[in-house]
Amino acid sequence: MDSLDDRKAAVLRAVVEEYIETAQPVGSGHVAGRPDVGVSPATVRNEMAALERDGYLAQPHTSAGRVPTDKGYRFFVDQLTRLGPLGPSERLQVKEFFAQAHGELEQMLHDTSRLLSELTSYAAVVVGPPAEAATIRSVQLVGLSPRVALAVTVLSNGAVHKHTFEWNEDVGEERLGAATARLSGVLVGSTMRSAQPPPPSGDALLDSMVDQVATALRAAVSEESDQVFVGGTARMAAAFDAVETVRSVLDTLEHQYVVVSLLRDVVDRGLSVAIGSEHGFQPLAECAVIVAPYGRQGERSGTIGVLGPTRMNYPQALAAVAVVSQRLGSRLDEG
Amino acid sequence: MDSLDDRKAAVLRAVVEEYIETAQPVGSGHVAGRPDVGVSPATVRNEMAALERDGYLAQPHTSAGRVPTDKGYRFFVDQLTRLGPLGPSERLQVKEFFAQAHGELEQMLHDTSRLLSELTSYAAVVVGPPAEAATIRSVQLVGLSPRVALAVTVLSNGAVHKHTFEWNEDVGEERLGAATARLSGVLVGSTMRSAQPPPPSGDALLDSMVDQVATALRAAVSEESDQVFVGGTARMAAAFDAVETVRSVLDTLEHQYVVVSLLRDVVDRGLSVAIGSEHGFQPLAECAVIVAPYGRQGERSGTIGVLGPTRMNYPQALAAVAVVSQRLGSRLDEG
DNA sequence: CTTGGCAGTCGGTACAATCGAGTGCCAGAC
DNA sequence: GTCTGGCACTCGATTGTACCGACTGCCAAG
Repeated sequence: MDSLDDRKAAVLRAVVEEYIETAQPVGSGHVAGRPDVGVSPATVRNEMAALERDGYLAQPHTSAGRVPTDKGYRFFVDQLTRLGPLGPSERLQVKEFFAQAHGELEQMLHDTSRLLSELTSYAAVVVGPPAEAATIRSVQLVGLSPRVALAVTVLSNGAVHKHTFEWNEDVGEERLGAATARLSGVLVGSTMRSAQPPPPSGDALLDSMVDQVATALRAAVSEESDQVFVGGTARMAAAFDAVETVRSVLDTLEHQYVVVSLLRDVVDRGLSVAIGSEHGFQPLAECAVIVAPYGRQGERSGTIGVLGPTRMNYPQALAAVAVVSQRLGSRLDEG
Repeated sequence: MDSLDDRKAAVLRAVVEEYIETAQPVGSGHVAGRPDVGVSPATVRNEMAALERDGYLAQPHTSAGRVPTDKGYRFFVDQLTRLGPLGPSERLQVKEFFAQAHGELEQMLHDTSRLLSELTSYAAVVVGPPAEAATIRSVQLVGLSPRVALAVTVLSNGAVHKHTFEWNEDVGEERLGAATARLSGVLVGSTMRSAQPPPPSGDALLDSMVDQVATALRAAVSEESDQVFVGGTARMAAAFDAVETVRSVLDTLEHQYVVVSLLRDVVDRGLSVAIGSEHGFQPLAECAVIVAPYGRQGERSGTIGVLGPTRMNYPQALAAVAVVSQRLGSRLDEG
């Protein structure tokens, strides 16, 4: 099933590589012309017919060349692609990027998405670390108006969460201070998920405030979707020729929640590449995604990915994703 | 110069409206067929020839109909467009949106950009309120590791700023607390711009910490660009037929800084519409932007805008922008 | 000043012929 | 048996031609 004799594999590789480069159906003549396939066009034709029977290739119409199917791409990335190194200029670009990367996590992740899209010429997605894992470093209630306050939570990974609260009566500065103290006592050091309100104090309003905030924090973890940074969407305009495809892909990229769950789904299935129908998401049927987790100290913190047409340059994109995820991880370890 | 006799105006209006609807060059026959132009095609031809001489219309090629120029659109929006009311369904959509809008400012602005893009079928931009105007409500230094701390600043408008700082020696919790106290004393109540460090304390490290943070906050106002939310980029794919145009527009929209300065520039010139070459930004030469400031208590806090092809539906888009900016402003006043 | 008429322009479409890239199959060579 | 050259065939793309139709500009008559 997933094994092909050497010559079939060589033909398939040739078709995929040629098609990735030219975006044109490739015929037996072109394949036979390649140095690594030392046979005549006629023989290639026979092999191609067999590959088509087995579902690796397809023909747009009679008298046209062959085009790889999703299955064909799958075999290509699984069996025919060694994770090549990046080109020298790309390598330099990555190096310089991480050498001068600094500042806030968000800013860096945002810039990373741009880097990745420049390296691959496709759209890139960077998903930030989830909040659940981090512990709370600080909780503070800041009054904005007599009845409105902002709860600012600082997590150990440097992320800051904020939530506004409104009450029906004026709460006063001293109550805010007391609530801050009580919340700090209980929450600092624990994770958002395990946030539990402290025991009652006797002051009903104060207790209700503390309870609201603690509850909201717990809810925030499940509700609040992870931060997502998408870069290089403009490149999708050139990647497909059908306007409708472009529109639907861009539309999908705007719905960050969808993108995140797609990536998560692929990662959970242990894949690093999902091609066309494999991810089962109709609007992106003509797309392939390459994902990789990144993390500090060996554990996963987030995911990066690139999204391109199924005929994307897999070797290059795989290399770029691998390098960036690895460098990003070690960059996070540092500071 | 900017005045046209009634019949020329009617012809121009007809051409613009027809072209907006059909995207096809419009000929004398179509114009003459409209009820508000009671003359024969021949007369219309004469008028159109005059309008072309004066630069309001252009001909893609001989034997084709006429197309409005930027100047033609300009006259149309200035003289021929009354700010009509929104359609009932749009009106309802806006009403429902603001009725259920809640939560964080960022979230609301983000959703507003989506609303505006749905109302107009073009891309929408929402620029958040600038930080300079707001006063500081709270400053807090939170230690993340022995040498790294996060300065969290809460502004009176509910915005939260964060900046990481790293020192060469361990600072310790008590110094962070002292620094927080000193900073709070000086900064709370003032604006970011006027942030000034307090007098020296005698502790060199502490003073340097305080100084760094105060300086950084002052710098943040000028450096940190305003928050921008862009929605409906996918709609640009359908708005232009040239792929290259789509790519360049999307590319521009990804560079938020460029978008913000474009909007700001238009607003500063007192315009509400900039058509094609008027904004002088080459990559968007085929685009028109409609902008409107929104604000609480009468003063400006931010800007909203829509970006579409020069042949956009101006009456509808103008109405949508006007309504949304007004509703958004009053929504901010409430909470 | 308006209008109907008319000659002229020119892009878009429809159609046929042709071209060429590619295929499948088969018979012969190695 | 496997490979290969040859051949007939298919079918999309290109080219050329003719034509149609939607325009315009101009002019002379109302």
